[in-house]
Amino acid sequence: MKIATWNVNSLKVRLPHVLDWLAANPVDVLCLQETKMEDKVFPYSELEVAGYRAAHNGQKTYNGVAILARGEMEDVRRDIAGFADEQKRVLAATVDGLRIVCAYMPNGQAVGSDKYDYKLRWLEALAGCLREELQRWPRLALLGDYNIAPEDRDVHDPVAWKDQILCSEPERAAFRRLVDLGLADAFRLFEQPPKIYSWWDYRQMGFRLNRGLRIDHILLAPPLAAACRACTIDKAPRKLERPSDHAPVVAALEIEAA
DNA sequence: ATGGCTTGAGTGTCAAGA
Repeated sequence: MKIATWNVNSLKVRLPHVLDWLAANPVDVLCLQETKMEDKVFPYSELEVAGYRAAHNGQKTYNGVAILARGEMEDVRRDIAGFADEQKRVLAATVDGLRIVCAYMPNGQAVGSDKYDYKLRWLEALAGCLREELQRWPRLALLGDYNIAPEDRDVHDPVAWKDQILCSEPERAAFRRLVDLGLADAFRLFEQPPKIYSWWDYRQMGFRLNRGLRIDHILLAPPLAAACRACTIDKAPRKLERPSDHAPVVAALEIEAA
């Protein structure tokens, strides 16, 4: 089976891209971030026509996460247990025996800002919540927009980005704490070409010049990491008219969908 | 250059993203 994640930067604008992408890439699970809509206007019926059930944890204007799946979804949970947060950034569901956790991690704005503090607190709370989820569901995958480039090789210009937001050492340490829960970065399980990114700035021809960052990730618990056969980033949708600034990340698992 | 695009809000222009 295949599982994927994509920050769509407004599902209202990007729904045609999502439907086209699913038609060409019929993954079993697709996690979306930045839907930027309330649950009552979520396009359930359009996705159902495409063969996908959906769960959504949305809000107006900002944030919003969804899980699309061909199979049935059970034990749907919203947000981070025990962490008071008005921002809709987390959604989890069990699909085909896999625990899928979809996360839109805070951007942080600038190192040292209030939003940066929120980002670090949020990441700590997520790690605590995941520790418990992993005990109940060992077959867990954490997919989403992490807003963290884990290493310098995930950054087009590591010197310019050094200690900047998305690349600072406390953020990278928070990423490693997620890995230390036993999760593996699916992309790094394999030999990869250099200069592969998942996000490019809209400005200054960022995409054409491949000035990007790899900030969207799929982390896999041990049973899933052992079953992972490939992890790729699909740049094709980034080349379309009015694209999202993020590209989808896909992991192929040697597990039959139930 | 605290900018450069894009989106959503809402109708002039700003917040937020990364």
